[in-house]
Amino acid sequence: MTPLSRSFYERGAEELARDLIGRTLVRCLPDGRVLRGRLVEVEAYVGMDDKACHAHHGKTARNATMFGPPGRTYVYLVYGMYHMLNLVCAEEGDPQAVLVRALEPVEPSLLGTSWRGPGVLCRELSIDRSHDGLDLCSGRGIWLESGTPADLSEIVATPRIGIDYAEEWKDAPLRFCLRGSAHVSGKRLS
DNA sequence: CAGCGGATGTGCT
DNA sequence: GCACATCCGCTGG
Repeated sequence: MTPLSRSFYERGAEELARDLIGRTLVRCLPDGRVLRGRLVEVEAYVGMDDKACHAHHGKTARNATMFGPPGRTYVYLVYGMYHMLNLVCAEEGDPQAVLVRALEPVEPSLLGTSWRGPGVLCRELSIDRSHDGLDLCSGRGIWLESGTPADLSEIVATPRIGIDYAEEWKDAPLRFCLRGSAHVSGKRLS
């Protein structure tokens, strides 16, 4: 399989987020092992106007990759101990990204392992700040493969997690989950 | 199930 | 200096 191309990421975060559900995220570890997960939960951060988006307060050293070209990772540390994996999208200068919140392990050998929750997921896939700005189209380290996109009827939209400070953006339905998946974080959605 | 503390980078003062 | 952060596992009721 080959990585999805740059053009896949050249659109707004909300549209991309919906299209990500069901696709495959690939993590190639330094030791050569390859981990694959099906995206079952993501959140869209839609740019400067979005009060939950890190870019809302402008460009800083931490969020700089959000302002760069699409098709790269944006990885940051939160609460002093968890890394978050985001996929930068839209056009350069328009800081939009999709947070990867949960994956369903694909490899049979990984039966029983859980990649529920953005912090746990990065820990289990050995993703940290050193991966910030990594090119998702290079086929090295982290990339996406086509997989089988979920049918629209299989996607549930809810408010995003952990952004109570975001005022009128707090309740925007920008979190997308695979309906009924046991691998989504939090309680099961019907 | 609500509440809470851990551990620290980040950005503003 | 300091308040806060796209979290999560554990505690007690």
